[in-house]
Amino acid sequence: MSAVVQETSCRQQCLVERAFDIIAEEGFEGLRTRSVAQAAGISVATLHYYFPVKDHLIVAVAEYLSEQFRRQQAPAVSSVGHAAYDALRQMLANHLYHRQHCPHLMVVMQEFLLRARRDVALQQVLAALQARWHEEIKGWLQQGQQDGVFVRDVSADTLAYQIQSQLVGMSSLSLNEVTAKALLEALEQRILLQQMHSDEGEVPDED
Amino acid sequence: MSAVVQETSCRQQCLVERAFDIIAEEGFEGLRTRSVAQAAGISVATLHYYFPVKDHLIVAVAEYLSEQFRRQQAPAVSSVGHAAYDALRQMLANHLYHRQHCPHLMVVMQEFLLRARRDVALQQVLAALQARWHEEIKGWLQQGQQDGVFVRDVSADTLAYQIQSQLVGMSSLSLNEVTAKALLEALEQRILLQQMHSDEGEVPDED
Amino acid sequence: MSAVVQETSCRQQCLVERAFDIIAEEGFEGLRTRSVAQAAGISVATLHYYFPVKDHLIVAVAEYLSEQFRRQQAPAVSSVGHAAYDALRQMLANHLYHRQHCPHLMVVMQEFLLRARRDVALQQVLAALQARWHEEIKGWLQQGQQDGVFVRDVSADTLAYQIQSQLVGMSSLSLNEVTAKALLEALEQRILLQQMHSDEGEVPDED
Amino acid sequence: MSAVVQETSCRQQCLVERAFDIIAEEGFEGLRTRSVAQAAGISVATLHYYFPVKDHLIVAVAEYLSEQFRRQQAPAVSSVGHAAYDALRQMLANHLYHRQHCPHLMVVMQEFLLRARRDVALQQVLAALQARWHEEIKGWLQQGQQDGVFVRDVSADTLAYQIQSQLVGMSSLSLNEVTAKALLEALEQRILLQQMHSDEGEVPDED
DNA sequence: AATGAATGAGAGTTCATTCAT
DNA sequence: AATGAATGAACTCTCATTCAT
Repeated sequence: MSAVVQETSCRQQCLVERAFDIIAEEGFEGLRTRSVAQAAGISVATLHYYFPVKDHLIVAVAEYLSEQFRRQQAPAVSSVGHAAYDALRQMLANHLYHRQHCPHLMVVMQEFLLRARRDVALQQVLAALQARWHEEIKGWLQQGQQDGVFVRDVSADTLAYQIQSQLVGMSSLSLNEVTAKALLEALEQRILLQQMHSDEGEVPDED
Repeated sequence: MSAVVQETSCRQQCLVERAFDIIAEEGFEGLRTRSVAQAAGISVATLHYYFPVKDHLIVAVAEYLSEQFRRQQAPAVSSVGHAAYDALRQMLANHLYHRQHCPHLMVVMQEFLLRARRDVALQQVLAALQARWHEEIKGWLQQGQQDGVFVRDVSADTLAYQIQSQLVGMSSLSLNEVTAKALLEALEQRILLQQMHSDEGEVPDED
Repeated sequence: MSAVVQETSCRQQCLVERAFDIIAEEGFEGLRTRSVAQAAGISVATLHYYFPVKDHLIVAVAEYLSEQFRRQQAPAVSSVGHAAYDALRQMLANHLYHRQHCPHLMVVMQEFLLRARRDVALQQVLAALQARWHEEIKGWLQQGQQDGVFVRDVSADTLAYQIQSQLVGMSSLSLNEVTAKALLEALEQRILLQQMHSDEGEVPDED
Repeated sequence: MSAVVQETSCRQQCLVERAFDIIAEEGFEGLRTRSVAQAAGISVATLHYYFPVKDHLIVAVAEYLSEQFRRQQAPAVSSVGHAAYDALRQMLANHLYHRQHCPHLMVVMQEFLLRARRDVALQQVLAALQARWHEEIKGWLQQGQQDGVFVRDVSADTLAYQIQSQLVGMSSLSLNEVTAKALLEALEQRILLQQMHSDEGEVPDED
């Protein structure tokens, strides 16, 4: 990806982070090279030394975004004895963690998803990110289905997309914390086979 | 909402539609008063005659967007004999219809959802739209649950949010037609009680 | 002057007065045809029906201004038995009266004096006003000098200009009420012969 | 005032001077950032680089104006042996000099005096200038009165204001050169004690 | 007599980008 | 590696004026 510049300089990194922050708070509409430079404590001219055109900076932010999704992890969830299930639960936990500790992550992702429609360079970065994510989830689901842990009424592929769109949609809508948690739980249960959680009560009826 | 102005002039309407188109294609970043005016075949000055400031136009587009979601309907689905279930199926059909016939609708909605974070006027319009939508779905679900047609393992409220976020998320991710259809089917089945569709095959395994 | 339109319509008069008010408060910079029309309760288009171009309105305001200087009179001062002296005292009293009851008058005059530098039509109106004023004062002074009531160390012409520039200057500088009164008194005494007011104390030394 | 920025860049200075010229010729109404920039041989964008908003430029012009009044001096008048009297005569000579060599100075001052009514930043600059001027004149007058050179029938304070308003008024009215000279002479004599110029003729009667 | 609708020309301001240093 | 200075192009918004009705 950013194979050309193998070792991103400290300055570049800082610029990318500042740009990320500004996109998070003001969207692409509010992203000014001047503001980014100023936030990084350098001049605009210097910014353009590192990123000759604004779009390069934006692509760099997209890559930074991809990376953050990998790096920002919730504390490891307790194992339930099944690797794929554990992985899935960790992912949901991560989602909740992001909501609480780095809420910008999903917002910026949304910004990029929209922008990618008109920017081929971004499309590549984001498509790769999404594909990787999809394959990861699908892998877990297939494993779980083989092991008889997950429901088999839907294909792993469809189920993976379902999970993805659910998570992405949850951050578009501005749901409150409680609702979000309930949704994630419901999502988890929807994947598992009934017998695994027969101890569940009937209708929560929390409304 | 804009009920006060009962009869929006033709010019105003046209401007709003052109603005909608431009947002759909180029995002808010690409929304220029000049382009909108030009697309409507009038001068910028005239645009400002109708919408003194750009933001007014944007709010008008938001209202237009709200309205479109109501207006743009897929052909009525065949009834299965239960009003709430029919309503739900119609909604999912509409979603599919939107994907095919007015794909801009969801894109523009996403644009507005992001922008609403920084624009109070938009927040009101969109929050109202979402709340109305939520209540509508929840109503159907409650009815269906009472009638023993829908699953009762999750509250109608949570389930409604699940559906909403699923639909919204589906349009963020650029899923292909086939996948989208599969997701909507899976969504429908997830809501129904098991016995109602015991004739379903096991694992589609379409991957 | 405004000989063409012999009988200024009520509407026209109203527009002129509103324009005057706006110039008084916001200067020529702030004079917008729209604001004038709005203040008069009519549309811009109608304003342009009466005054095809903005400059016509401005000239009309200049004439209104001229007229106001004549109309706005302080209550008659007590006579001291000499017509010219009385007239002069009345003029000074008027100046004070204007300061208190129609402070806009001088401000607008200043606006017009500056604008007249670039507008020939205004030049004519204002030059006529000033000339008339000058002749009036000079007439009184000459009479007074002949009658031995006024000082004769300066020509009536010069003295008249002196009075005029003093009065005009006083309204440019933003003097407070007390200072203004003191200046006007000093001005009066400067014109009279010493013997007429030998009863005056020596040095006021009010500083 | 603008003492903080000790070394105003050449470009800034040039812009201020061009703005001054334009105000002199076309008033504030005619002051366009584009024209100023063009007159200075640079682009509008560059102008805004130095003066982010037009008002900053205007304040800078006000400061330039203040400074010019100090800088532009007539050749030193011949001394009459009394410092305060000499200073006063120098000031009157300066006024005449301004009329002839930089007639814009007073015009621009009038423009600013009017504008200051609506612009607090200008008010400060101009009020400071006027106050300084007033104190200066008053100081001379007090000295002269103490030394028995100047009339004492009016307080130094009032007399100073009288001189100021006279000078300001003279430039509002468009007096010709001869009249102006006569007024200044009359003003000088009005201040001096009678005995000092007993050699004066009676009535010039130049009308 | 009156106006809603429309507009050309132009205003101040912004911004990514360039370049000499 | 870094920047102050400079700019073209474009932005939103304003305003006197016109014209069909």
